[in-house]
Amino acid sequence: MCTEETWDKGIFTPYQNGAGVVSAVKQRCQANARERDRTQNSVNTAFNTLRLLIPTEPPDRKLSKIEILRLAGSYITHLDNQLFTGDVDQPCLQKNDGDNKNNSLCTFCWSSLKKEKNAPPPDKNYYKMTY
DNA sequence: TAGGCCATCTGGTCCT
DNA sequence: AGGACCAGATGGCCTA
Repeated sequence: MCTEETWDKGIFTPYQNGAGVVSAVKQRCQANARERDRTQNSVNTAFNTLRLLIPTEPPDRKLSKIEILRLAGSYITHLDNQLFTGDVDQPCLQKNDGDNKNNSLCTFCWSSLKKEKNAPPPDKNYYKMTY
């Protein structure tokens, strides 16, 4: 990998067709390093911070980045519902997709319900339908 | 083994 | 000119 370290130690040795080319490659290496840092420190930290705000079951469930974004949206909608009704004790019901016409408890409501009543976890399909 | 996810590289664009 | 940001490409890893 082309990094400041590998460059400085001579580990990363690109084609050397003159000082200008070498300089350009080093600039590219530095740009790559900046982009890595930005992705790791800025973007990933933001995803991790956002992840901590989303209740899931189990709480330490691994979420992909796209899941974090989708669930964050769902959670905002959920909170908006509660704000609109003005009753945080009133669980919001969601209509399942597909052929199943039964209403089910919103996962976020279930998560808070579980804390109070120690309810058993819903199955995998439940998450699929309501997240 | 195919598909999903992720890190990394890269070139383009915009801003200071 | 140099850096930040972004989107597309690519290759590796993991899981069903």
